Amino acid sequence: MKRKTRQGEVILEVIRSAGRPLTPMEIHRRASRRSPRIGIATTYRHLKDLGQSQQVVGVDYPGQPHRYEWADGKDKVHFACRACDKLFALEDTTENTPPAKAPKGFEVQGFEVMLYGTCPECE
Amino acid sequence: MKRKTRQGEVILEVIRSAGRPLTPMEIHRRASRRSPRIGIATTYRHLKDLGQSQQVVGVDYPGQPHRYEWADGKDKVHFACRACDKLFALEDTTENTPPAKAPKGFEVQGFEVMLYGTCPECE
DNA sequence: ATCTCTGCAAAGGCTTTGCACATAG
DNA sequence: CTATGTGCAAAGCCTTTGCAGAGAT
Repeated sequence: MKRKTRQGEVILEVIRSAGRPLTPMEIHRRASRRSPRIGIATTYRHLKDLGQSQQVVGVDYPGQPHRYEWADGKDKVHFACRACDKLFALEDTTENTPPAKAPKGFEVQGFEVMLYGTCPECE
Repeated sequence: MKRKTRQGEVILEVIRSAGRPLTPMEIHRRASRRSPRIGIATTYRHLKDLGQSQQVVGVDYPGQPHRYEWADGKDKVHFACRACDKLFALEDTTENTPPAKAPKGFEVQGFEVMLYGTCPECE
């Protein structure tokens, strides 16, 4: 994506302002409000592109659809609610210290933490 | 799955002895050696069932296919190699202490850690 | 004017489901 | 014998791709 287009701007803005990881459908739905005839394929194309340029990262939790969020380098910790299946981005209190050691020979470049349980709304 | 069948036994044994998370295809391929005419649908049916009975857990890493592993309650830490896309189960050195805090109102029931980087073979 | 991006629809890959037969209990 | 489990193929998602036209530079 070398050119600046309305669709690209809208998709980026949707992800950037979401505050939590969104599914492609959620992104597409939100983007549609600001750019009505946008296609789902365009959404996927931008997601792929934004992923490759490190602006967006994927967040997966088993049994749930893929999600994507803005990559500001801070969202390494997430919370998955097992009741409502929502995903939340939590403040990172790990101070960039990998919470586990890898055996010799493994070069650790980064890490992610997923907490799971019940969110305030489902409490 | 209330009945004991050859296929069920084989699938369970494949997962239990794998030592690392496997994709449905890998599981099916390995199971086929011991039970040649086993269908992929049977593999999926057992995976679903074993997941619901907590004997098997899913492990996801963005951009890679879903994987499943034996749930012995110890494999909370994994390593994803970005070069060869393999997933490894690491020894858990977290001592069951969640590596991050959740805000008030979130009830943490468990957690998982994913380290990523380069594995010994791809070093 | 040129080359990229978009929308649409078709194609692909992975997972689930329907159904008749096999098989455990 | 009866109900569950299996294999096969079809159906269902979600995601990617091909193509002609729209749009950015």
